[in-house]
Amino acid sequence: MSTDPPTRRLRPRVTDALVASALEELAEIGYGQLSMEAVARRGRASKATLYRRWGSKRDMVLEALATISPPAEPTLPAASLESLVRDVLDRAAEWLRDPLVRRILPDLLAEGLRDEAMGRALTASIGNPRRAAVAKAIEAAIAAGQARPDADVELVVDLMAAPIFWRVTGLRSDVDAAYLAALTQVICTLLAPE
Amino acid sequence: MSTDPPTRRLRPRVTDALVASALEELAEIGYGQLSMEAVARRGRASKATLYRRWGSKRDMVLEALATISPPAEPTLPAASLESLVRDVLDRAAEWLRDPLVRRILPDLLAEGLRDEAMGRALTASIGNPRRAAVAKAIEAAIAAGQARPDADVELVVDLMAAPIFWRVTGLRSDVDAAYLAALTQVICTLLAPE
DNA sequence: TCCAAACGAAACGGTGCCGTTTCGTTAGTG
DNA sequence: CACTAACGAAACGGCACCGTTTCGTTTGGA
Repeated sequence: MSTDPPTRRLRPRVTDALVASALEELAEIGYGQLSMEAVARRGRASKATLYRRWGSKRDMVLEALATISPPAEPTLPAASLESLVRDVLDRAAEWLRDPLVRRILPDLLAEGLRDEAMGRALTASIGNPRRAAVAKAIEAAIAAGQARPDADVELVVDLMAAPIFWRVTGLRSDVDAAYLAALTQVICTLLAPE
Repeated sequence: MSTDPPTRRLRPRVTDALVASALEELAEIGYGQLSMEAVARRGRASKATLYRRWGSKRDMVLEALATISPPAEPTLPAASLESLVRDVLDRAAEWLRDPLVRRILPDLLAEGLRDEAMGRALTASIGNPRRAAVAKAIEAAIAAGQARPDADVELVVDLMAAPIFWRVTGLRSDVDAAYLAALTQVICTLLAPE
């Protein structure tokens, strides 16, 4: 077998333009109002070109999802517990500061509460990787003696994601350095040995 | 002045049915896909009846919003800091367990990130009242000597809302008693004097 | 340079919603 | 019991999007 499907040669530049177009439309009007017409128009493509790639709006968005996934940089061993926690929080805040992510993610999560497939896709492509990375970092800190071994990792992971997400989504306010510093202190208090 | 506008006599039973209809539609298909036609159909009313009450979808939803606002029961003075915190968390969890609230609130919050007026309405009718009630309870605890006076009230309020909202919206999982107990402990640790 | 396939543009019939209007019926007030 | 306004049903023209098809053009690999 030389190629996987019957030798598709869909042009990557066109695909990229359409994915970008879909993300911009998503950010502006949301998943519910998103139309294939508008994505094609914005990407200067025909609808035929769009449907050559994806059979439905959901398929298209699921693929576009990968573009706004959090950067999965492996967490380096940190000098201190505090710097590790602060690093994780900084990256989460930076990710959610992206105007595209900020508007798209809450919308798709809401959609995920209605559409089971969307929900599973979100968990698989965003939730699980991020959660695993943070949990791994905490466990590494425990192994290094920087954090108490009986820490409730599950809860700590939540505390490192929820307040930032909440401020952005629920309060529509920024997450500034002072807030991140205070949150860092709270989490370090929970994790600190003794 | 006997009446406020030129003596409207819109029938309350019809209005109630339409508000309920709007909430059900919202929960099922979301704000973006919500159509006035479907709300009228579901409420066994004509569109004329709908437009006699609200000039637009947004107006209608903003009024329906009041129906899913959190119960604003005045917080009673609690026997202990722990029981106060647990009480607040329990009520938040109970509110978000309502299937209607659970599906509608995240959707409208996402809409609020796109639509300034919607965002302000959400803050005014849900965010501010709840936030104020919780902050007041904490300050009462401080006054009673149950909590340290230098507590970061703003941050604590976030910690009492964000993780619950996050688990429901981001993880689509339940918030059980064990989780609420653990979260209560964390918050009490932060608030406890000394 | 040649050629096949991917492309953009445009149109297809179909559907659903928009916001408004008409009209005969129903129900609550006085 | 009589009156009046709100009511439900239905239809209006208009519009946007659906998913598909046709067709002439562009593009990139052989």
